[in-house]
Amino acid sequence: MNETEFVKEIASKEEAFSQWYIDVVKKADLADYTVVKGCMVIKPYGYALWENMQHCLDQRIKATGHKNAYFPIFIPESLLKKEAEHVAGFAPEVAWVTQGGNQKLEERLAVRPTSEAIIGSLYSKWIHSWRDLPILINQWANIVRWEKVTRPFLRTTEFLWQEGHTAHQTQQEAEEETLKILAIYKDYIEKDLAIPVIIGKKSNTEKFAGAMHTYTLEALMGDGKILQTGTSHNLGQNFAKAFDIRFLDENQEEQFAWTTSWGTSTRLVGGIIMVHGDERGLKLPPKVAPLHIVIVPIFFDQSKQEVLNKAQQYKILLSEKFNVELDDRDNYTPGWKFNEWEMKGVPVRLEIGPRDLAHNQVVAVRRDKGNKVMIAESELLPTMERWMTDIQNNLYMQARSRLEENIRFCENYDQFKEIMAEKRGFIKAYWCGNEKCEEEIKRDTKATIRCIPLDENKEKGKCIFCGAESSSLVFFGRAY
RNA sequence: CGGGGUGUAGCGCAGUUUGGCAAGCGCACCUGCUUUGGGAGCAGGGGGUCGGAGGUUCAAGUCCUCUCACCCCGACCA
Repeated sequence: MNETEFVKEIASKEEAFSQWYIDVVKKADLADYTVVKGCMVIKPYGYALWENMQHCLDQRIKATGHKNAYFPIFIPESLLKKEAEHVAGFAPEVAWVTQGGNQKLEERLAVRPTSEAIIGSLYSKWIHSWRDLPILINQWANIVRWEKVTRPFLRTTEFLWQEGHTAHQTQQEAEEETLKILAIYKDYIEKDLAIPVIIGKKSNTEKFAGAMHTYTLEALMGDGKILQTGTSHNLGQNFAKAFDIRFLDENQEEQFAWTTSWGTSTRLVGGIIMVHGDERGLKLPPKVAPLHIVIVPIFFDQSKQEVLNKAQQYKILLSEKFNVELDDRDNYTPGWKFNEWEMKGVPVRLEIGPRDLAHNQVVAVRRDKGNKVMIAESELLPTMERWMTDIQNNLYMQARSRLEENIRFCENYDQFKEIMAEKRGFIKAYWCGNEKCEEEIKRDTKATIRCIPLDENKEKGKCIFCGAESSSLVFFGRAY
């Protein structure tokens, strides 16, 4: 059978990537548009995926001593304004509440675009002594940013995320926290979402508004563009000074606290789609897939009940370890179901019909491979356990080879432009550190500095734009 | 926010150029029978007032004005 004939409802990934993306979101039943501009509804299947993602990350956050809390969605304008660089950065995309009921508000309230301000104001109340530190809080919340161009999951007016906010006694502790979170994010995104990332530091122009510096995780998408999958900010004492977060240290001296903040969002769902998806639709890593196994019974008149009974037995057996669905709908043919579950990215499909019954076996198909394999009934559970691990690894390895193939070292600006125009991906090139060069490159190629690697580069080279000598070898790419 | 495009049944579209008397097609949906190992077949059936508002006209899906939404390409951002 012709590969492209499997699913006709999804645009070609090769030819129309953004349409393909939208189609997958809708056909896999992850989300839908609503009457509110830029606001999507996350449908049960998509939300189950998000819940699994939340769970994976939440465990890691808690295991490192952080606690969850919830802060208000409304932030008085006066608070938001306290950190100048911060408010300047967010002002263009803040939604304001100016009226409550029939009454105009004395002071307008921002619908949180991020919570540094409100949390900072409370930390100021809560922190008095070095004994109060560190304070390690995370919140799962919705965020509103008035975006001009929106796309499901990747950029929506309202989105869901987690944001961690911590305060520490020393600069070093805050820096350790920032890096610890970066490592947690990397572990989570690579191990659970099977998305390989490049980590590093943001350039000054790309860092978080108000931060001292920002660490980031950057991932390659199926169209060669780069998605920022998470950030971890060392806020220095900027916010502590703006929000008056002070404490008395062991020497009875008054100090400003050192704070951090860090976040990942529902945007990662978009990342999963764009990294793992193929012409047939979604492909979900088992660790976060809402459904691990779907069983499709093959009905014929005489054997129908027998097949169904067996399928139910398998479901019970496999449910010990996995989320399993038995698709016993009568009004769809097996072929139709195969396509639907493939679109939805379920890692493994089992087919069971009269022939299998006779041989005590099932037909099994991995979403990442596609070929049919016979498995003896007695081997089913252990095989599935092995497969899930394999699929998880395979998705990661495939994504990693694509990433590696798409990191190109470049020393010649014309070649740089050519690569960005044709292949995209990451370009590793020397940069002198001058914002002018960064800006010019962006204007010419739409590529920005995605990150500056953390490991010290000893070799010197020439800035890709101006030719000045530099030891800073950075990653460029076109970002989402 | 600039340039382009699209809004007609749940989805995908035709019809709009040249206004005209019954608003159509495919898929989906409902009923029945036959089917079911890669999106089943036949027969019958239900559903839209043409994105919204205003206007022109004997008559508007079709012409005019305004407006909204979505998509694509840019500028701005997680």
